[in-house]
Amino acid sequence: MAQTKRAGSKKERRQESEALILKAAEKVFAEAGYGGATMQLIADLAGLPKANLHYYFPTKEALYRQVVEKIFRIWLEAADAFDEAEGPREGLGAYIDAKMEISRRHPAGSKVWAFEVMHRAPIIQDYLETALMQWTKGRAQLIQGWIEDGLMDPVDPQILLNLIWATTQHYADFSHQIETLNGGQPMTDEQWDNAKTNVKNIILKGLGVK
Amino acid sequence: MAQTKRAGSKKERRQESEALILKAAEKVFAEAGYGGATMQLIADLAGLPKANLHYYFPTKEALYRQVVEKIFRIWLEAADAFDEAEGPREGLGAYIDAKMEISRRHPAGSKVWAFEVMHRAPIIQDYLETALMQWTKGRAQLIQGWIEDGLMDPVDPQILLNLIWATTQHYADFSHQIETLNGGQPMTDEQWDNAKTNVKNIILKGLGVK
DNA sequence: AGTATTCCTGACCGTATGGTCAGGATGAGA
DNA sequence: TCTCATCCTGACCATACGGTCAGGAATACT
Repeated sequence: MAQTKRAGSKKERRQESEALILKAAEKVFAEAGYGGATMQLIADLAGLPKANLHYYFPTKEALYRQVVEKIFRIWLEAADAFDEAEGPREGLGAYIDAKMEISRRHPAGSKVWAFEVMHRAPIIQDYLETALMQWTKGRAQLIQGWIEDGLMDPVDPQILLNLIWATTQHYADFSHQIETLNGGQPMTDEQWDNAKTNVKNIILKGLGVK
Repeated sequence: MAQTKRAGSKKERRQESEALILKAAEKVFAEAGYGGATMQLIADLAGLPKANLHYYFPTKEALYRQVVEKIFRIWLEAADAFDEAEGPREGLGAYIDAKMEISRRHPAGSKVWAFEVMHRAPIIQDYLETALMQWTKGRAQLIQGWIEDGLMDPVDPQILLNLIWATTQHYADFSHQIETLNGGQPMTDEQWDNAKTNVKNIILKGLGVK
């Protein structure tokens, strides 16, 4: 027998294990916060002994950091929607769509991000000050340009970004409240589409987008 | 000497101590989450020995519950803005103002609420299912009435409420991110007014409010 | 086949946490 | 003034947590 007992080489299994742990950690951190999460809970959810986590991730904080960094990457990737646009209707619309889709597919990640920021960002403060700041300044200029071209009403770009972030992330961060008010049922596909459309319409119309 | 050494009677001092502890607890729970908060931290911030906290509040959970209930009361009080209104411009406008003001004055409380909901509301799930549900249904009908009267565009009322909640609470829950992007400075009074006005204008215009 | 390297884990440890309690201090009531 | 209930706290637990480590198992390399 040339290769391994279980599927994959050692390197592959390492990646698999790390991904498994990260996924479990994301969920536990999202549900309990950093302080409330325990390595034992994460280990149980991942189906591994606790000591194994410490083999791949030396400390709880190192594991948490990787979880947060993963979210941040996804968060920024939604920016692509902005770049390829010619005007506010296309650009903002696509960005709202992308962010709603993130809330739908990565609710746990969004919650971890929210936790982190509420904690005054002890782990990723440097990201806020560099990557996020830079990204935000760039998009603010883009929006300012649209305003000056008369493509939308004059609005403080930062306030607009806050509004979009808040609204889209709310569907992930407060999913439990939304579910409760929805009769205890998770949102259906139609409800997601409906929310997406409504949110987009309200914001774009509210901005006087041409 | 007829009365006490320190100001106030015993009952008054009890109320003062409880208020002091609740205030400290709100801040610590907001900054660290339930799991990350410790009774010692709360005691230190309140300037009392830890054992004293347990005299007034038997357990950490009991203390937390009171903090959350306090927030919920403030949260619902903003509803008054809705009631006294004749139309959507006045009603929604006043509600947005009231909620922005809560975010400004009770940022810690808002964060605790967010934590609690993200934790799937282990403590106040019953409030969500009764008080919040009832309140929401009432306001949704009100909004539906405005729509039927042609005072605003047809929009799913629940989605509108989500949008308002998200946007206004964002300024409390993500205050650290906002501050960082604001050059590390807290929002000035003018910035608050500006945000309030912009948010209101975008939403009301987006709803096609007459 | 033989050896080096990586992977894995049960058992263990020091610390910090929520909570308890005995007993003293303080104020209220008669 | 005397008595009683309330208030307050230092010292003390039991538990649970993050993290360690010795040593065995599996795999890769030559």
